[in-house]
Amino acid sequence: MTHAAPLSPRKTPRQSRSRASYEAVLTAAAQILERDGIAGLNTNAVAERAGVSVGTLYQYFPGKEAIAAELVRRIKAQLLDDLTGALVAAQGRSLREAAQIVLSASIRHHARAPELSRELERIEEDLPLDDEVAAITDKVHAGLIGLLAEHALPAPEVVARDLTAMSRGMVHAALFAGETDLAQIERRLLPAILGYLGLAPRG
Amino acid sequence: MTHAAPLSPRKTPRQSRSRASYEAVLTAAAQILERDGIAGLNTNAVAERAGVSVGTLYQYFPGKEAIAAELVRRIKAQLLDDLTGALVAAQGRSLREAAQIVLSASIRHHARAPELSRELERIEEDLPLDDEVAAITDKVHAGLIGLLAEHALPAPEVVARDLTAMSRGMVHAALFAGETDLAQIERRLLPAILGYLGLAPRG
DNA sequence: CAAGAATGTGAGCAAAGTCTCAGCTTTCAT
DNA sequence: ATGAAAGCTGAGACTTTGCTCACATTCTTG
Repeated sequence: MTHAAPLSPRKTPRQSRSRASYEAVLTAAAQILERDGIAGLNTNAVAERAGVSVGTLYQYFPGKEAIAAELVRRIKAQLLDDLTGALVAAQGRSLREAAQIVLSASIRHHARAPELSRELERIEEDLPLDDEVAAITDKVHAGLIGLLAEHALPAPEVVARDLTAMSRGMVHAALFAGETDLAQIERRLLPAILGYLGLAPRG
Repeated sequence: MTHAAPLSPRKTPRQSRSRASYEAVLTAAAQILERDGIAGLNTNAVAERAGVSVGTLYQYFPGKEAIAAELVRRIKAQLLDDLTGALVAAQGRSLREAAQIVLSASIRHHARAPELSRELERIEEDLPLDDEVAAITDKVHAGLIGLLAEHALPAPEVVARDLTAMSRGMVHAALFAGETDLAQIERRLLPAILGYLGLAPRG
């Protein structure tokens, strides 16, 4: 475990064969992360599962952190995408409606692959985050803050942080416990968010 | 990394010298966990920091998981203690007051050592939990459920899970962001909890 | 199709970590 | 005081993981 390995890929694959190897590595890593968590992630295991030699893996990634970082990058990008749609849809609506729309999108995002997204969030906290990832995270945050500011809420940064943390916690716990009815999770969480925002539950 | 190592200590220290070694190991492990997380926890580092040889460490713990397990056991026991006091104080009060009391105790608990408690919670999720720890966790949970049931809430298990997950998430995020004013965190979180419970924010 | 560029392979060395054991020191009990 | 029990030590055997490199294969291009 030599220290200070870079997080960005070494070389970009040019031919289709190598692009396939690259993707196979990422897919394998995602599966291992989902099954065994970060503890089970090592380059030998990833290469084997990807059906590729370690040498090939190292041609594109300087270490396992770089693989994880790329996965984080991708899921974050997807989150941004999901949320941007919701934020647009929330434009001009009441705060109550807007909250519901954004919450709904957020829950769907996490529900796509609960274990993996949870693990990637943990990794994101530990890993010294990549500039590119930080940029995406900032965009997501900025979108939320913009929505909140639009409704004249004080300290929108704190509110955004509180609400995302609360929601994440509860959604992950519910999914981990085996719940599959997303609408029901939303129905329980929304009143908490409205309560936080100082809005009465109905009307 | 041989598989399936037991989680309970090997031998109980009898003399005061060995009790000191035992505690030194746990203290060192806690410090390392707090600083570097589970990834930085290894038997060599723990022994060195504890000022003890690896041989001694292995006399009392079959592996690093066992050390972590003992730390989890202790913090859980402390949580039970903290919460039991709050639950007693909440007896007979209104649901609103009761929620405030329990929340306050919970926040204080986490604030004692945010990084460590966060890390230990993660470990608890990963580690196949010890029977003794499970028993403590059950007691904590049972206490909360009892309180909720007292106020005739439906599905108290789900409510207990939701509220603890929500609270944990927000409290950790706030502490991680550097907040130190616990009262302020409580002031933000309580309305969310009351909202969840279907209670109006004030009166 | 020849040659260079791109890609792939896996044995194997190095570093990090796990864990034991033979022998030494300290404490207890009588 | 002295034997037995408890405790401590750290070298080193062994395992796991990280990573490179010399060489083989496949692709692209003129």
